[in-house]
Amino acid sequence: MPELPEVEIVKRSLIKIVNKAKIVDIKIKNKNLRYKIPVNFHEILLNKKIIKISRRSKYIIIHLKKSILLLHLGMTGKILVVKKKTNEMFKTSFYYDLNIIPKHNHIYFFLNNNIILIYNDVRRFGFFKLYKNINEISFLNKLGLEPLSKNFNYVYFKKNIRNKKKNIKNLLMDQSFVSGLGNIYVNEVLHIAKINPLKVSNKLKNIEIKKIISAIKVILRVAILNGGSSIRDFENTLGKKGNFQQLFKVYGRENKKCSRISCKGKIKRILISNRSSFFCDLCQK
DNA sequence: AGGCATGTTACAGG
DNA sequence: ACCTGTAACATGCC
Repeated sequence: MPELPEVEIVKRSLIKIVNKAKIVDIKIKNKNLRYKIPVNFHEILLNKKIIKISRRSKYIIIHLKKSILLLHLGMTGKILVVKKKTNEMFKTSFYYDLNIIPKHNHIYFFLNNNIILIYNDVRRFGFFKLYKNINEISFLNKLGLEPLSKNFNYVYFKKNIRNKKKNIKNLLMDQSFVSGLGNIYVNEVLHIAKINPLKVSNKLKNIEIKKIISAIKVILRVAILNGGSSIRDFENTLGKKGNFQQLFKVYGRENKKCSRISCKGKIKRILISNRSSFFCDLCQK
């Protein structure tokens, strides 16, 4: 379930594990990901050192000497990390989804530090793409602001919703407005901010805008912190479930009582642009 | 059996 | 131009 926090966690894990390592071998089991793995994949990547790993929105940018490897995890992409000596395996992504099926291991990267990175993706919506340099990745510039950046603030929000008649849920899902939020976190954000997902964006009161921005920053930070700590647990105790899902206050809780203390409302599920939207019928007006 | 699922993209139509 | 809905991608779960 990779939205911004999960991708950030994967990125941080990768930095710890593989930064400065060199790719010494690659095995491709299945090149048919969302985009076909290019024929020059080996040629470009073999014997290249990983210099830096960064993130923009839900994209992981792996900087190599003279090239860039861009990774998107799609819906079900995972990076598995295997320590060659011990055969000990742990994931860098989502600890509550422990069903790793080897037949979905599509690409193996062998590094010169006895680590093997495995790209596993059940639905194959994720992808790798190669670029010569970061400026070549033009679509990254078309993405909206990072939600955790200082620029993503009241002034930006207010300025950009002036003529926006689309509902607030779709606005927050719009990656050209703010990039990195997905369906789950948008649901959670609107619940924290007590805003109905169908509320028209330019009808939002100033105080509501401030609540939304604050909710976005808080929940993303909490999710990153929580995921980060759970990853450490995971390395030691494969099979132990974390508590990340418990953080979800509305997502997937149709017909349950609103989790807000002192609210007697009930969680409703509706479709907005064909995506499941959960909200409390009492406190999210 | 059919509906649903975290993401992105293209296209059709209002 | 903006916005919404639909479908596509591939697989698994209930």
